[in-house]
Amino acid sequence: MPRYNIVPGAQPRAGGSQGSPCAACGIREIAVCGALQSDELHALTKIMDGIAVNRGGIVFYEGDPARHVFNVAAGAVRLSRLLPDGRRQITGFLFPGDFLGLAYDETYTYSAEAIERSELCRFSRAHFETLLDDHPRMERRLLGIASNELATAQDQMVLLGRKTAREKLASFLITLSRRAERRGQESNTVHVPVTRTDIGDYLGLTIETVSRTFTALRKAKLIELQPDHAVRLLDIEGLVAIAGD
Amino acid sequence: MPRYNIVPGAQPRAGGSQGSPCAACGIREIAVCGALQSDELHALTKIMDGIAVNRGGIVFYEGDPARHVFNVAAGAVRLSRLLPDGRRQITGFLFPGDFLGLAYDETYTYSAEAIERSELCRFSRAHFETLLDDHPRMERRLLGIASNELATAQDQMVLLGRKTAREKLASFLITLSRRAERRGQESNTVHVPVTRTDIGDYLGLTIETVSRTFTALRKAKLIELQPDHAVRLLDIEGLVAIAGD
DNA sequence: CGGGAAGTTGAAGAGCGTCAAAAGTAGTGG
DNA sequence: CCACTACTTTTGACGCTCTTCAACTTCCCG
Repeated sequence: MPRYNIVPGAQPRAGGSQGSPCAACGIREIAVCGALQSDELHALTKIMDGIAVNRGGIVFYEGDPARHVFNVAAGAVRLSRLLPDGRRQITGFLFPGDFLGLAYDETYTYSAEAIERSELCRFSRAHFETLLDDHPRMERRLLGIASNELATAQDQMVLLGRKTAREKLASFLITLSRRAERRGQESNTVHVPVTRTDIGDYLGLTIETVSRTFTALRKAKLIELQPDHAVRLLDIEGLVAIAGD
Repeated sequence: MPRYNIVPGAQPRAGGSQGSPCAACGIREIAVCGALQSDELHALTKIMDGIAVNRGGIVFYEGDPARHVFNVAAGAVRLSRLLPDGRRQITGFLFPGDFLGLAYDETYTYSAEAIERSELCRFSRAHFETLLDDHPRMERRLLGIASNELATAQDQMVLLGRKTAREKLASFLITLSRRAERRGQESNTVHVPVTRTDIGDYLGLTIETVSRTFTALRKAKLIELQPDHAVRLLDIEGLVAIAGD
């Protein structure tokens, strides 16, 4: 399978010209890499290479041999699975610091695509596993990340199985706001780098319902739609109340 | 918070009177414990105790401090989360060999209840983490289990977000059949130790819709409803085709 | 500035939920 | 052993939310 728009060899977030690029990485602390001390970073750098993926580009497809794991350094990535007839479920959106590619099987069970120009740190799985052997703290951290993702996945199951369209959209906006906050960004205005189609496929709705629900929230003065996919949260408490947890 | 129906000190699946009970455990191979060699089992046994939970009994509640991890030895356990107004989403059913209690937070983010009399191996989290420190193979195995659960969670998101009632129920039956097979049981007749309410809360449906859909599958000669919550799968291929993946 | 993609809005319909009642099943005690 | 009770399941009628289909508008990007 061809991979478009991948630019290998790029050094994501390359810092100064000397030393490990990881040393200057602004999101290291919140990523797996934060488990390593500064003087251990060379081990990480040695097995890493940076790739850049343009908007719409594929990182990997569902079914591809799972040869790499990744860390998002910049941009945004969506994970999705397809049903045979083309129905799609987006299982997550990844932002800088997020880890990508945990797979038990020999192949990926989902696809990963860049929804805006993104940079990723790439590690071969084999090398990465060796790294884990030598750095138990890193492995423990990864287990924590996986546990965290499991909790997030359960949140999403509650949302998909038991929430109304209105509740789904409110939850989505609140979650984006909290994640932006955690990355140190402003949380009153969320930047949603995502089309209505993607939101629908993430929340288990059609684009029309997403659009109508946005309108409803706007008319209820809970949000304000701004240019360039930005949404201003006018009444966070109200949204939280609707979201339901 | 009181815990009802827990019988501590019971030795689950106790084998012979000599040596570690784990040595005789029939499901060790498919559980985390399979990562240990026979001569390492004493380390496991030392920090373990067995508990029995009656039908309907609570293993832990959402929000409880996450002090233990568990392994299901016998019976069946359901994991669930509640919305403030009482709507419930079941996030999984666990059977013998399944691991339980991975938590990134200090508290559990979901509840675990026995849906039939069950026996569990219980480990304090602190001791278990020490065990992981000393047995990297075990930690690797746990990472594999977590990855696996993540993939299962994604399956469930596809189901909840994008499948019809008919597809959901067919998927559910097929999954139960495959899991029974993996545990070495017969797979043509699945034993569903679960009420319609639980099935509904797992598939994101009401009990009425579950019931109607069972009837529809029965009339289509795909299944046969038998006494004692058993379901005979008359046409597995047909069910797989409906399930959609 | 033009063309195509993305988003909005409307009308109609389907699938599933809700409410209600009946039928089946299991557990309990005389 | 059977009657009694409580729970689970089934089935029916109706309604609502979300989807579908369609037309129109707005937003981008070259």
